[in-house]
Amino acid sequence: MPAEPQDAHRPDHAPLELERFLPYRLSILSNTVSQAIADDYQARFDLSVTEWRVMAVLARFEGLSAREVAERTAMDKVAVSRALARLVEAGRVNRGTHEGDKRRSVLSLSEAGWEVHDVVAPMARAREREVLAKLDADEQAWLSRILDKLLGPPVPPRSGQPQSGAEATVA
Amino acid sequence: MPAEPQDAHRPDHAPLELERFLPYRLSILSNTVSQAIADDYQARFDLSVTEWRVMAVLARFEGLSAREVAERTAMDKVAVSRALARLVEAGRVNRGTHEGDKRRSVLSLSEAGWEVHDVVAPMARAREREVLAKLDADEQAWLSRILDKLLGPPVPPRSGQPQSGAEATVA
DNA sequence: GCGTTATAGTTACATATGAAACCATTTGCA
DNA sequence: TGCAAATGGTTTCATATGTAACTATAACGC
Repeated sequence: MPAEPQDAHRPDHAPLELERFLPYRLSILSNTVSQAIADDYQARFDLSVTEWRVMAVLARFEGLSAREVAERTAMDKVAVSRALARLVEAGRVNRGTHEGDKRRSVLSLSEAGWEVHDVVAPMARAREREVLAKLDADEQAWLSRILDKLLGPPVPPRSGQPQSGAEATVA
Repeated sequence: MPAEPQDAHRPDHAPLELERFLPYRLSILSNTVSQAIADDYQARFDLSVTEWRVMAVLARFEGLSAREVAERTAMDKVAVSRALARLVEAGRVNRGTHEGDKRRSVLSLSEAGWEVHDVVAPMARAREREVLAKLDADEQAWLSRILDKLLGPPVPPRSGQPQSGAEATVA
């Protein structure tokens, strides 16, 4: 028999109820969902989540630089650099050099990359549908709206200055 | 000027729109929120997220075993073991041995542990409030309801058998 | 009782991740 | 021009995390 809550016992300590705590619940949900999808392709294509995200972005926007990929995936540039190294190595991404700025790379999916993409993207979408199927139409609409709000402007700073640094995580 | 979407270009490939993709959005949101909270205590108390979660559970349920902590935090037992090693080392958690079952440990917060808890818990709650403040009352209610549904039964299997293995991630 | 199997917890190894240092190139501007 | 500062990208190092193997104890079947 599991121990019982001590709330009453130590009213002065006001412990968190983890299972009702928003950040905790989000974390569990996010991990569960992402893991379910990753399980579909990870072993099959030897593809990590970060690599897949890079591919997904390059599928929509050809010719991006690594930095632009980082912005659009909300990953930091080190993670992107590593993912790209593996993807290029595996022949899934073509990497050229920007004319006029030799620092920048110019990235796109290769044929092999597209083949992987065209298998993984539908699987990912199917998983998303599975998750959403647990909700009715109303709930789906609210969820979308809520996420828009929560993900929107990082946090309205007291006054007007555009705050710096905060976008590093979300970008 | 950033490249433009290739959707029209390659209608056959149907790329994912990452920024509308539920798993992706959840991941960003979860990371952003958790990170904001962690920033509050990580450096200040040299406390990791997993350690904090263990502490939060022990604050509510005294005398749990490591396995029970793992269940309640949805972390795996290795992570819990490591977190506990550090917490005990730091004098924040007391670890005894269960009478009648010498395999089990009996865990509780020490005085020092409670002191940390009593600073961190209110900070965590305050951050949660900040996030929720972006939503109006309706939206907050829907969010709670939606999370309940999404986090509920892992996934209704076609028929009735209780499926095994799925709880490993959520527990 | 006694061997087999299950359970609590830790350790070892391999991989992933983040921060900071590091090149190379480009930009800003005196 | 020419040099300091900024930018794109990679590498290094330290830390985190997951899987599997391992130890110790307990439970089960006979």
